[in-house]
Order: sequence, then structure tokens, then C-alpha cells
Amino acid sequence: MTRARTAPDDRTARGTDRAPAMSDVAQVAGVSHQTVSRVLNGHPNVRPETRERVLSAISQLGYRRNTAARALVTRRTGAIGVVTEDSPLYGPTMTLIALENAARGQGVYVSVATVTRWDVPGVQASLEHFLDQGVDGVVVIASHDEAVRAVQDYRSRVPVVMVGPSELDGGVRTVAVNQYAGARLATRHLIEHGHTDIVHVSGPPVWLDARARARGWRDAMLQSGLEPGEPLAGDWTASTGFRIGKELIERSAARPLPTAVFAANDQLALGLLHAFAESGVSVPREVSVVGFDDVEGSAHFFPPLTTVTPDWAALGRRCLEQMVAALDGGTGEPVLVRTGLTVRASSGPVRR
Amino acid sequence: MTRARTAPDDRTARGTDRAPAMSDVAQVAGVSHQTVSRVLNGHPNVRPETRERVLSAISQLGYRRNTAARALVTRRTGAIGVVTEDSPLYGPTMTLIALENAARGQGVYVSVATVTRWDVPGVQASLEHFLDQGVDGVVVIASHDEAVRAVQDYRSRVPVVMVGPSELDGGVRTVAVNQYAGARLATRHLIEHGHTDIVHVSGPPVWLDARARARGWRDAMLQSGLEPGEPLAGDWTASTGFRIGKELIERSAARPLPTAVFAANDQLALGLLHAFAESGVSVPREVSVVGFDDVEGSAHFFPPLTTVTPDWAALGRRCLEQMVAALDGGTGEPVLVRTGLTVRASSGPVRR
DNA sequence: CCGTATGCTGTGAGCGCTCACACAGCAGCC
DNA sequence: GGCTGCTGTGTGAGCGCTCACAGCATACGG
Repeated sequence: MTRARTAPDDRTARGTDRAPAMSDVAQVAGVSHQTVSRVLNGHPNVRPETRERVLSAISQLGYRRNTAARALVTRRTGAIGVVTEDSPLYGPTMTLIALENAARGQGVYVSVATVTRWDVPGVQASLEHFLDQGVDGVVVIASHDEAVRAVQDYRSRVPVVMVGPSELDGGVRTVAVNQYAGARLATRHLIEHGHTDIVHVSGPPVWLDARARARGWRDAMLQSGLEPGEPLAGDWTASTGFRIGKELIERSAARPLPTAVFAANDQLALGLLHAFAESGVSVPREVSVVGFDDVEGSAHFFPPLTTVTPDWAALGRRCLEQMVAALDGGTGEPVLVRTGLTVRASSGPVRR
Repeated sequence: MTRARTAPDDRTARGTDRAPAMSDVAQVAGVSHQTVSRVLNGHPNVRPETRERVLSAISQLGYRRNTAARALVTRRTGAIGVVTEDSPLYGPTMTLIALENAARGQGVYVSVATVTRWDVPGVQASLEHFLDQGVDGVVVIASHDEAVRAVQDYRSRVPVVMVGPSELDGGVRTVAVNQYAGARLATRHLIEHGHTDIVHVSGPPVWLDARARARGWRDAMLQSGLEPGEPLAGDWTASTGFRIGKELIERSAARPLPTAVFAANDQLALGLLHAFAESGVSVPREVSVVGFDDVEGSAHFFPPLTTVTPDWAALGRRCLEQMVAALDGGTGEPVLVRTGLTVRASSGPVRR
């Protein structure tokens, strides 16, 4: 009685090891499988009494709809893929979390794939991975030049949303934090405190984020009639911030220390703070420091860090909205999410 | 010619909008669909020449096997679910990344769900979510008491692996960082530098991790004939570390500052460093501080933090191994992953 | 009293794949 | 020659669901 295969007229005598199917529910409720399907899909034309019988049969059997069978016929798996970086960068992690939360609220499953380097083969391998899985759409959390190129070059059957670039050609939808506005906010904050010599330590220039932040700083400077000079190119790490901080101090014999530094992210700012502290340069008395991201713990850096605070949760939510719109075949305007500034002890008025 | 439904004898005339199916490949290659399936599944009994024909038909058509159809008959989706916390804690994030990397290497898809609070309903909702999706197994990254209870109480059709607890009853497999050994390592490091008054700031006691770390500290103290006293109960945040640091300083009139503090994680340590710096207490001259996790940037805290360094990548890999073993129906011994100690400037010899 | 509309339910096909099995061809062996 | 075994391939059923459509009531207009 527990044969793996059963004759057609024997369907209800399926092995006890097998999960119940729609036909089992139908039998228990005394209706056809189609009626069960109608109840499950919220079809209106079902008598309330029938609906009740079906629902109670479902809970009695612990029935769970088989997604594979459903996906086979509807051609929708209800899953989306998210490509993100394989290092725990704060922004991408927060975005992923918010995106997942929003997705679960809509009954969308979220699959992840990480990428070690944002090169074309790496990104396209992730896209392939998801297409093999049969996702309905893919979200790529990256504002890296090559990632953008990889996505734009890739013709896929499913919609793609990029988180990072502020807008893109080629039918790729975008959602982004307003990096530019955030950087201007930070720079203006420093200018309002009387700073005129404000150095920018940028992220790696192949990142769109890094360039947008640098542009925001530059434009804020120019608009106040200040000479921005060249930003110091870094990456996103504290080690590089530390190295650049040390360099600024070393060369201060020739070129005096700036009165303020705007770092492209909090890790860079952390490294700068470390370098200044180690060399006895007082922050914010001698140098003000402002970061970007508001990472966990930045309120307890030494001193607590003034930093630009993106609304990551909003980014994740808007991203899912874009994806849902794309799945429904709608058009999508690029979305920009606002940023705030959290002022802490690392920035203050000029004191020279 | 592009009707949605086609007659059986008309299968090859499917609409151009539809992805190619195995039968299309079969037609192009001049074989049966079954032979295509054999090639795809690496079945040995296929003539090399036939295999070549099939492979070239596959690449010519851009064929991709339909996972839904496959899952329907094999009862395996090839996907696993991962439940993790919806805040960007360092350890869980790193574990997820490593797990995903390992999974992709094995052709396993990784679906994620986050949990806001580790209570029974929350955890079980995530498990339900994954069972609805039809995953082959679930990994729960949590060493929280209630999460453990939720998982143990939940009778699921699929294997569950917990990352965090060092071992568990009820058929739940476990993979964990050796918290206990890491905490002993950190404590012994301090003892070897001559410290005798070593305070422990613990994580929230409902976390198994927190208790294991506290036990490691306690045992190391006792084995050296030192009196551990009661640990100070914190949570995992820098704010709490800051508060506790301030309290230690305030009461130092009555009870002198300890010469060393072992914090249950790096965030707590960061808060402690902040409190000490703000009050002019020199680290490590007056107090040594050791953390746990080796988070991004801990090398640039002020001063750079001595901390226990778990091998997160190994944790993720071992976790997937456990899952694969479970899927194959094998038995599984609890796995413990080793920890190291990264010594930096925040700890040093006693100077009193 | 018939024809049409409307609410509720059932029937059957088919999504694209894998599994079990059939079967042809060829070798080797009494 | 006939039996066995092996290799390579094809045939057909069925996984559990949704979709299109058929049916059978009851209602309502003429």
C-alpha cells in the first residue's frame, strides 16, 4: 500500500510518506481538485460553506501547495534573485535585509548570490545562476562600473533592477540612495561651521557611489566659492583611511593640515580618526571629520562620528516596488532615496 | 502559430516567446527527450557522438533546464533556506556569505528570510515560509534560547541545521564556533600578561554564545586560581559597552578599575574604549580591553582592538557540509569551528 | 414555457521533466 | 542456434498544479 507509484484509480491510497496533494484535500472535502484550487487562489465563485469544508480539510491534512507544480504551469516561481558583494559592507547588507522584509510581506521568495569581484564574468555567472534557478527577476546591489556594464550587456528573459546607479539606459531599472545630495549635505555642514579647507577622501573611482559623493562635495565647495582641489582616492577600508590620515600629517610641514576631512564612508573615517588620535591631532579641535553610511558603532568611534545617514530600509522597500512593477510589466522611473546627516562630536567649528 | 496551447503533434511549433524545452533540444539533435535528459544528468550510457550532438543543440537553442518541472518529479528543489537576524550583526552576515559561497559551489540555491525577534512565532513563521517555498532544508543562524526552542518544537519534513548551539537534542544538527575555547584563549592571554582583576562584559544571557563565552572566561580564571566574580550583563551593542564603561569608572572610587576587561563582542569593546577615552583612562596602560568577533575596522579602533577571531568562512562551509549530509540522510556529529586570537594594541602587561 | 444569464462545480489536458521499462543490436559462450 | 549480458536508445506514464471549457443548477425576462 505504500508503493511509490500508484495506479490512477488508487490515488488516494498514496504512501503516508508523501505530502498530501490537492486531490487528497479534494477527497476529504468531498469536492473536486479544481474547487480546492479556487479556494486557494481566492476565486470568488465558491459557496462559503464549500470554502469552509475545503479550508478545514486543508488544515486537517496539513496541506501545503506544491510550488514546483504551480511554477510549472504558471511560469512564475515567485522568487527573485539578489546579487550582492561577498564582503559585509554595511549598505548592501542593510539593503538586502530591507528588501527581504518587503519581499516576504508580498509573498516573494528571495534567493541570494554573492560576487567576489565585480567583473563582467563574475556578475554574469551570478545572473546565469539565477536564470538556471528560474527566478522571476534579479536585483543587483552594486554601483560598480563593471557590474553596470555586465548587467547592461546581458540580455535576460527576466527583469533586472540595479541598486546603486541613479539611472541607466537599456531598460535596466534603478534604485539608489541620493549620494550626491548626501555629500553636499555633509560638505555644507562643514562650510557652515566656517571650514574652507575641506579635503575629500573618496572611495574607489570605479564605484559610481564614490564618484557621486565626490561630485556632491565638489559642487558644494564651488557653490560657496571655495576651491575643492583634487580628492584623495581611497577604497572603502579603514586601513586606507589610516594611511591617508598619516600622509596628511606627514606632509603638514609643507602643506598645513586641512581643517576638515569629508570621508566617502565610515570605514575611511574610522581609519582617519585612528591616524589623528595616534599622532595627537585633536578631532574636532584641529580637524573635523565627517563620514558616510552611519554604520553600527559609529556613535562610539573616538570621537563619535558625524556622518551621512541613508535610509537603507527605504532603499530596500523601493527596490522591491521597482521589481514588482517590472514583473507586472509596468514602466519604472528611476528612484532616489533621501539621506540625512547625523551630527556627532567629530565635527565642529574651525578653531584656528 | 503562436497559440499558447499546441496539439501534441505540433509541439515543435511552440511560440517563439516560450523558452525551449527538452523536446525542442531532442528534435534539433535528432534524439529522444530521454537521451537529452541522460546527457544533462551525466548518465554514462550515451555514445560520445550523440552527447556532442545534444550539447551543441543545447547551446544552439540556449536551452536551460526547467527547475520547476525537475523539482516536481524529483521532489528536490535544490534550494535551502537560511534564517538569520534582520540586523547586520557581523558573525551571522559572514556566516551567510560563506554558506552561500559553499552552496553555489555545489549547485545549491540559497533563499533567505530574516527574523526581527528570536521568539517562537517569529522563527516558526520563517520555517513555514521556507516550507511553503519547498526548500530541501533549512539553516537557522541563531544561538538564542528561544530560537532553539522554536526549532526543536517544530516538526518539519525537511532537515534543519542550527548555526550557533554546540549541540542539540531532537535530531537537529549543529555547527558552531568554539566560543568557549575562544573566550578561554582571550582570558588566558590577559592572565599571561599578569592581569588578575579581569572583568567580563557579557552578551545577553538568553544567547548561548554569550553564556559559552562567559563560561570560557570563568573557567580560565578559576584554572589560574583567580576569582572571576559576576560578569556584567550587556547586550551586543556599543551603547551598552559605553554605559558599562562609564559605570566602571564612576564606581572606581569604591572599587578600583579592573586592570582588564574581556568584552563578549567587538561592539561592546568599542563602547568601552569610547568610555575610557572620554574619561581619560588610558588603554592599555590603565586597562586592557579584549573583544570577540574581529569585525571590520577593529584594527582601527582607538586603540586597535585585541580580539578573538572566529573562522567564519569555515563555519559557513561546515554548515553546508552538515546540510548536504542531512539531505543525503546521513548522520551528523556536531561541528565545532576553531577560533584564533588577534593581538593588537588594546591589551598589554599590567602597569600598576 | 422557453431562452438566456449567472453562480457554482467538475472534467480533462498539459506544463517539462524523470523514472521504469521495453527493445534493438551486438558480443560472448556453451 | 539459442541463451545470457551489456550498451545505447526510445516510449509512456505521471509528478501536482492551473487553465479552458463543459455542465448543471437556479434566476429572470419575455
